[in-house]
Amino acid sequence: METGASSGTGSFPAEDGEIWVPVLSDPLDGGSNSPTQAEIEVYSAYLDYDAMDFQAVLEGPQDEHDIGKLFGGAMFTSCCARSPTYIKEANLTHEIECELYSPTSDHGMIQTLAPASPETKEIRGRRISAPATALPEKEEAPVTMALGGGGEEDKKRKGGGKGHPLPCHRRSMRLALAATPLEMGACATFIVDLLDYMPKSGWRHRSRVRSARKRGIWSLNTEQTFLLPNHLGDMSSTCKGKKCGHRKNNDHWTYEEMKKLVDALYISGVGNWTKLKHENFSTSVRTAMNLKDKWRNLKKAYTGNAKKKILPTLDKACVEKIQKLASKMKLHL
DNA sequence: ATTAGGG
DNA sequence: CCCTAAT
Repeated sequence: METGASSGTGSFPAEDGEIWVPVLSDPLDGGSNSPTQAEIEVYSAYLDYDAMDFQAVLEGPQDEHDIGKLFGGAMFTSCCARSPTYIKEANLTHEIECELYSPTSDHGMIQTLAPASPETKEIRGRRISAPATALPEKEEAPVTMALGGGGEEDKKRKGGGKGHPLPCHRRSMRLALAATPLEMGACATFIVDLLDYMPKSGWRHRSRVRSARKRGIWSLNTEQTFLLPNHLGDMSSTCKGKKCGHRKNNDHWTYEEMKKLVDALYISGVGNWTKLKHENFSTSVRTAMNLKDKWRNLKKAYTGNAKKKILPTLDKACVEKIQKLASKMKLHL
């Protein structure tokens, strides 16, 4: 399972503001079926997950031919999220804009825009064939790549690259999935989904993962960061319905949803979650219990000696409603 | 079947 | 978000 440098030695320390997300095992690297054991740990408090604009950065093979595969699924390597600030300061030059779509589920895991080339490619000395699944022809997914200069930045970060062997995903091409604000959620969900698709047993420190995720600042210490969509599919079907790790729904609450919930509660009062669900969230993925839980969290977040407000800033009016509702409930106790 | 609370 | 005791 564990291979070489991945034994918790922090092979690839992330930079401040960097989030490395491990995917599944590298099917080309021995343990084809066993998920890679990866650790995610909080690396820095540089970023605020909830507030940051997600930028998914992929690093992979050198030539643009591989881009298709990278996205198309043949050899998705790793995904890294950074703050826009970081992106800017680091002066990343290899960028590719694309939108996310999911080949395996309707609200997606892997996205791409560049058509996956069905050819076979030599990767890390091994031969693999790209999946036949070509990407849907999304014309609007402009593949904008700026070349030149990126290598430098890489070296800088690697500090010369001595010590650990250069992992595949460090191989330099750096692609940035520029997520627009609207797609930000998709990116975030994408990343989180990947984590959830990791079977529990595949993680050595699930609790740490969850904890880190909660705080939203992750870094990955692992060498195995390959992902093949088909494997992902297998994994998901294997686990589905078997309490095998991932959660049913990872849609992060949007501002709109929160506002809607608060407004509804403000009118109908707190409680009667089932009724609330049917009357206000009948088409939503949120269950009555979800609504209940969300309210509890909102209340906790915006009430009294609450700790730092992690939530995205809700507008004043909304916050006031939350606080009023919260205090109103106190009186009833 | 729902809800309240803890995890 | 999940789990479960209590309703």
